[in-house]
Order: sequence, then C-alpha cells, then structure tokens
Amino acid sequence: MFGLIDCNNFYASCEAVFNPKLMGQAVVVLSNNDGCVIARSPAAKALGIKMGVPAFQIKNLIDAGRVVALSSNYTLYGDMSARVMKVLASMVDGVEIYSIDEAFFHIPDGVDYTALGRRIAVAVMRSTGIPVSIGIAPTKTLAKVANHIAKKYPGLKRVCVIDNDDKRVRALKLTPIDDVWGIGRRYTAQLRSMGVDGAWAFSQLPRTVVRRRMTVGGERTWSELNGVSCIDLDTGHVDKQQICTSRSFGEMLGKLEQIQAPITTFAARCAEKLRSGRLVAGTVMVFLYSNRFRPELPQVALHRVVALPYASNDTRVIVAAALGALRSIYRSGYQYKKAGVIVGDISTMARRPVNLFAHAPDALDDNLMAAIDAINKRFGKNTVRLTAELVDQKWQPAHHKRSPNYTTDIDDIIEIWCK
DNA sequence: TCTGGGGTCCTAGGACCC
DNA sequence: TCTGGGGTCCTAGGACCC
Repeated sequence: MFGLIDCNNFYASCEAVFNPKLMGQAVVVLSNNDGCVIARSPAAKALGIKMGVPAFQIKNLIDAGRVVALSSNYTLYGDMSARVMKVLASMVDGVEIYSIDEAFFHIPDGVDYTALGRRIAVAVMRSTGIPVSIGIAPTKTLAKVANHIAKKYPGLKRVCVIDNDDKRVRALKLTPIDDVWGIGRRYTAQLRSMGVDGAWAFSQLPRTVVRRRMTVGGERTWSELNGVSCIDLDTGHVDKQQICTSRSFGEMLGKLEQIQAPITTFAARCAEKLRSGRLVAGTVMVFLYSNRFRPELPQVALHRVVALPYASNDTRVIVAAALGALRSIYRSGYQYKKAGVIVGDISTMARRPVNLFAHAPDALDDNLMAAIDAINKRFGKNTVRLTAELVDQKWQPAHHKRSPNYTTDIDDIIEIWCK
C-alpha cells in the first residue's frame, strides 16, 4: 500500500506556527514579487480567495484588515519541510519526498492503516506544529484521491484509507475530474466536453479512448484509478536534467545594461546550484520576456541556448556564456519584465565529459569556486560574489512582508519575555 | 499601478545515417 | 507505371506537477 502525507495549507501553516496571532485568521502567502496568492489559510479560503489570484485583486480585503498577506519565505518553508520529512522517515520506510509539502511512503500490507495514519499526523503536529492529511491506497493516484477526501471531510480526522473496491468506487464518485492527479486544465476541458465530469466516469471510459486522447500518461492515470499500480515509489533522487533560475523584475527594464545585472545573478545562482549537487552543465540558455500582462505594449519573447566548450559549474564561465547569449538576443525598444537562465546537458563532476579541442578546466578553478562556496556558507550568502551582480539593483523583486527566518538564522530566533 | 518559480514527460516532425 | 526500410538525434510544442 502507498501512503501520501500532505501538509495542510503548508506555507500559511508555517507562518502561523511562529506567529500564533495568525491562527484562525485569513492569511495568504504571496508569490515572489508579492505577485499572486500561492497559499491560503482555511479562513482565507472561506472568504472565497482563489489560488493564484493577483494580490491587487484582493487589495480591498487586505487594506480593510480582513486578510493578512505575507511575502513568501522559502528559507523558513524549506527548513520546516525538512523537519516534517524527518518525523515521517522515523516512522515509516520507503519515503519519497515528492514536493516541499508532500511525500509518498510504503506501508506493509495488513497493518492497521487508519491507526498508523493517525499516529503519523499526531507526531508531525506535535514535533512541528504543521497539520497534515494522509491518504492510504493501493496506488499512488488513489492515495492522492484519498488524501483529497481526508482534507475535505473533517469527520475522517485527517486520514482516509481506500483498502477495498467498495471504498474505491465511493471515493471516485466523490472526486471531480479536475482533482485527479495527472489531469490538468486542458484534459479537464476535453473530458468535460465528452460528458466526463468525475473520476468515476473517467475510470469507466474504454482504455483505448483514454490512450488515444491522453497518450501513455493518461492511460497510466486511468489504470491507477482502476486499482492497477503503475507508478512505483521513487525513493532514489532523480538526476536533474536542467536547473533554472528566473524572476519577474520589480519593475520593467528597457536597457541592456539594466538586464545584465539580473542575468549575472541568475547565472551565478545556477552555477551555485550545480556545485552544491556536484554537477556540471554543458549548455546555458537565457530567456527574456516583455510584460504579457500589458498587451498594449510591444510583446516579445527571446531566448538562446549556447553550448559551453566544456561542461562547467564555474560561475565565471556560466556568467560569461549567459551574458554573451543575452547580448546576442537583446533588442532595444521593449520593456522587459521577466528573465531567466537555464543550464542543461547536466552530468556529474565525476563523469565530466572531456573536449579534445578546448582548453580543459584547471583544478585551481574548482578550488576557487569551492573557496567561494565555503566563505558564503560560513559568513552568509553573497558575502563573495561578482561585482557585475551589483551594478543595478532595480530588477530586484519586492517582498515587503517577509517573515523572519525563525529556524535558520540565529538573529531571527523568537524571543519570549516573561513578566 | 499591481499577475510566481522550478521542474518533468511525451509526441511529432525534420535532418541525417546506412 | 514504378520511388525502401530502419534507425538516431534534435527541437518545438503541449501536457502535467507542486
């Protein structure tokens, strides 16, 4: 059997743990640049605030004090996630961390599934303060279904188990088609137009129809809903194929010199991410977009991939390639709002491909990068960085209401005063 | 005025190989 | 009139996930 643990309203719950005044309040957490809503407390959901709505559309509620809006604090959420996963791993085997707030795990057949689920939920709450829901079923897709139901029906006390066909059918009949894992916006629209509104109706379609319209992925989802497990637990970490760093700018930028600063920073971050995984990349891609939400302005989407002469994770090499690509695609006369750097063709440092015709990287270069990483680890990130990152900071996204890093920065630790 | 970031997988079509 | 078969690699586009 598969278990799926999912943290309830994860980012909003993290904030409430350290700021108990938020408990029971309508709280939303905003995306980078304080752009749109990416997490909502139960009270915020009750106000009808939808996932993904732009912050300016709920400005009235925020200004009236009916909703607390916070900037996202990924340092805090990442650390809280690690704590939740640690508790889980101490209680079950075969944990597959699926996202920052979700993990699949293995449950041996025959145990008391509901009791185990409850124990996990209680332990996580006690150790971290984060409320979780747990779904248990014979396939991953059904565990997802069970998890949704556990969240939706408070009577279940956060645990839903599908362990026979009767429960499976009942669960599918309670599940709208767009709540099914693997069926997104496009397929939902397609299926609805065929008169398929729920998971149950979908599971009753002929396999060949599903295969033809939704290819192998859809067919897998269909089989899993019918109780046939096709997606195994993936406990080994998958090797990354590309690494991306991108942001929307705090304001629109028109000049090449203004855009060089963020591209330098994005490229440097990609290089750091590569080094932290002991990886090297063979290609560097830069993309640059105008503001798609301002259709009255001229629109453009530019990108270019460059191949490096040899696979690298050297900040200077990645940055130089990215800036070269930027210069070659940049066009004046546009207002740009978003850009990013993606490194690809990734391999491990141990198996770094060699190029007979290019000057090979020097061990001294690796040492220099290692020294920079060590300094930044010890004295805080950005202690050492390229000056090119600093020339123009106008691109920096806004995050006006970021909470402190309660669990990772000694200066931010909570103080409690007793009278 | 104001609209996120970071990923994966699959397919079709074209270029090229023998 | 008649115009092969089998394969790889790459890219763009479309779908999905959190």
